[in-house]
Amino acid sequence: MSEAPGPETSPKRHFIHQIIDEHIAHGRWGTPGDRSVVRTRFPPEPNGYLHIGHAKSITLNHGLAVEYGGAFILRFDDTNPEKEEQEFVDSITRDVAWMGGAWEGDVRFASDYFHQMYDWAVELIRKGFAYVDEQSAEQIRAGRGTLTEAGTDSPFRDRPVDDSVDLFARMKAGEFADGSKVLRAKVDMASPNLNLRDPVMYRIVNARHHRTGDEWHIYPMYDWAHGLEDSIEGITNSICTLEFENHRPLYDWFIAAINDGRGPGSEWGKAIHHPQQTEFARLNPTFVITSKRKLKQLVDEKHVEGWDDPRMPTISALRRRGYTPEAIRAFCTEIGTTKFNASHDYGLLENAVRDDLNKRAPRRMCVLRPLKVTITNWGEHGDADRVEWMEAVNNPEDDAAGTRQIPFGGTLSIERADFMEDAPKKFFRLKPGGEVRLRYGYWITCNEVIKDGDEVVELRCTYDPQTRGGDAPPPDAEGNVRKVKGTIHWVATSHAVPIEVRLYDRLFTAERPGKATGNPIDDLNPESLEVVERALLEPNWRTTDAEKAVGTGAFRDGIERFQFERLGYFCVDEKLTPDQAGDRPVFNRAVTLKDSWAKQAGK
RNA sequence: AGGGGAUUGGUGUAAUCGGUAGCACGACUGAUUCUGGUUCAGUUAGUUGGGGUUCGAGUCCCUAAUCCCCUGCCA
Repeated sequence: MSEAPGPETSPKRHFIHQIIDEHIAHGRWGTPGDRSVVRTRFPPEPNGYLHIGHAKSITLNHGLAVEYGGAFILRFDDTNPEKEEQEFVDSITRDVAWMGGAWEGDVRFASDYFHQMYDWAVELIRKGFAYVDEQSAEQIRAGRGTLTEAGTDSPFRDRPVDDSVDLFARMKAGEFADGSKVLRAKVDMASPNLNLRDPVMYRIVNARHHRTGDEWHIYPMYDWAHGLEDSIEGITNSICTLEFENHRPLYDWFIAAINDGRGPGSEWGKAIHHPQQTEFARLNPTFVITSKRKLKQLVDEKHVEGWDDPRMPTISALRRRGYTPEAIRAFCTEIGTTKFNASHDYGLLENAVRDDLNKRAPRRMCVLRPLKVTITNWGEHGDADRVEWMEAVNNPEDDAAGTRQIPFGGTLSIERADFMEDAPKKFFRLKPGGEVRLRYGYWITCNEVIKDGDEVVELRCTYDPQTRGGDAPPPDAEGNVRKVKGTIHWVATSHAVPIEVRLYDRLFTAERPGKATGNPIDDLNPESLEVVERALLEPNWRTTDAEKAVGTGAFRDGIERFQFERLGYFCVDEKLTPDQAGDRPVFNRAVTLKDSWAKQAGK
């Protein structure tokens, strides 16, 4: 279980708020004005991994419950034994908790309600609202008609009630083969809404269920089961995606059918709770696919390393990637809740991640592609082998995060990309004859470029002892202050820790993967992963107690995340980082920093 | 003989009873900066089309267009 969400999910009023506000004002669920009656749920089917689209649903449903002071429930809609597995129950439970979707009480399962659903189904048969149909699946399909033509009644539609009750009981007892009979609701075969043309309520499936085992031989269909699950749990607002809009009349019909004839003194008992179904548009990010089938193809064909490969849009992948649940929720809130089939700029998610991590991630210095820098005058101002410890700010956004010590010596490593032999005018970093600040270190001037063929292999530089800590030197006799335009990151080679860094980029190069050819594989980004096997990280990189104490670096999921200065946000990969000392930890790049130089250089 | 839903700058999203079309992201300027980050200031750009009602329409009426969903014993 996790804590309540932070202010990032603070309400942004949308149409569902308005619906709920009205219900509360009119007292639809109880005393007018009582906001705490609001109950929502997240009802995943345990047949796969959760993805970013589900995050929107979790954020919405959980957020509403929190905002109104009501309750949020996690319920598995496990009505199909052939597709569902315990493994998915476990991963989904973990993901919802990680997302901050704290639920009330125990996790619920639709399968726990099977007996109650069965009793209600018998009640519907007795009331003349349902019948056992012995037609084949093909016959039922043919009898349903088409979009423009009415369907035809099943020959079993008007069979005696007792026949249906008896057959239904025997279906339940396991007397019949899969597919040989179904229980159908008697609604309207001529309805323009196909969902109302005598929908199937139960089918025979002689399969082992991951929770109920061999107890059942019949399983309820979504339309029959879902509203009942909501009703049993006292859900007030059953929120789902747009494609279920056409199902709402059926959702309401089933509950109305159960309530038909119920009331004070009725043989059937009291009326049952009738939730309000409301539909919203699903999340639709650019550069992402969420189709379960296509994601599976990526895994099966080894285009990615698994369901939690940090390039995948699954929650478990985003977690490994270093995204925070707070950022994901902020994104889901930011894009709003409407009925419009929108397209959501993936950059907005990346931005939410930057936004969150800029405030919270401790800073460290890491050199991805080292270039050797020798300080030629290091021995002129003290012992040539000495190491000076410099003070570096842990998080400029949060002074309370404190500082740390980083070593500086005569041999350093800087980023290859921070040096250019033939630099354009606006290149502010190191170039022959140029001066640059080593952040929290000294100012250095490049005097000599050592090359092996075309490759630059070493820079020989002098440092200015008056710039210790990176500060500007004192003004000269005329009062002029020397300035330097660029500041770059670095590590002392002797003390640096070698690490493996995985630079992830978007999995697809097309905004709508597969749009051009029909196959998303064609739009795969060949550069979505670059493994840097030996990057160099400053030695005292572990999150400090001071950082944890003030919130910076204290991520409640326990994942260590950092900003590697000037590079981006990274996290320790829990899965690939070995426990044994001596092996290189693996860091994943969540997202780069914004880079206005790259933008300008690309022009 | 179909039914249901939707349409506001490049993107997303607001606008109480019909009364100044606002916010965020992006893009572009500039300032600040020991991260080409952050922050700050500014610029850019919109009511799907056509009619109508009205002093006044994103909002009401008529009409057209476009997009999404629906013919599983999946959810």
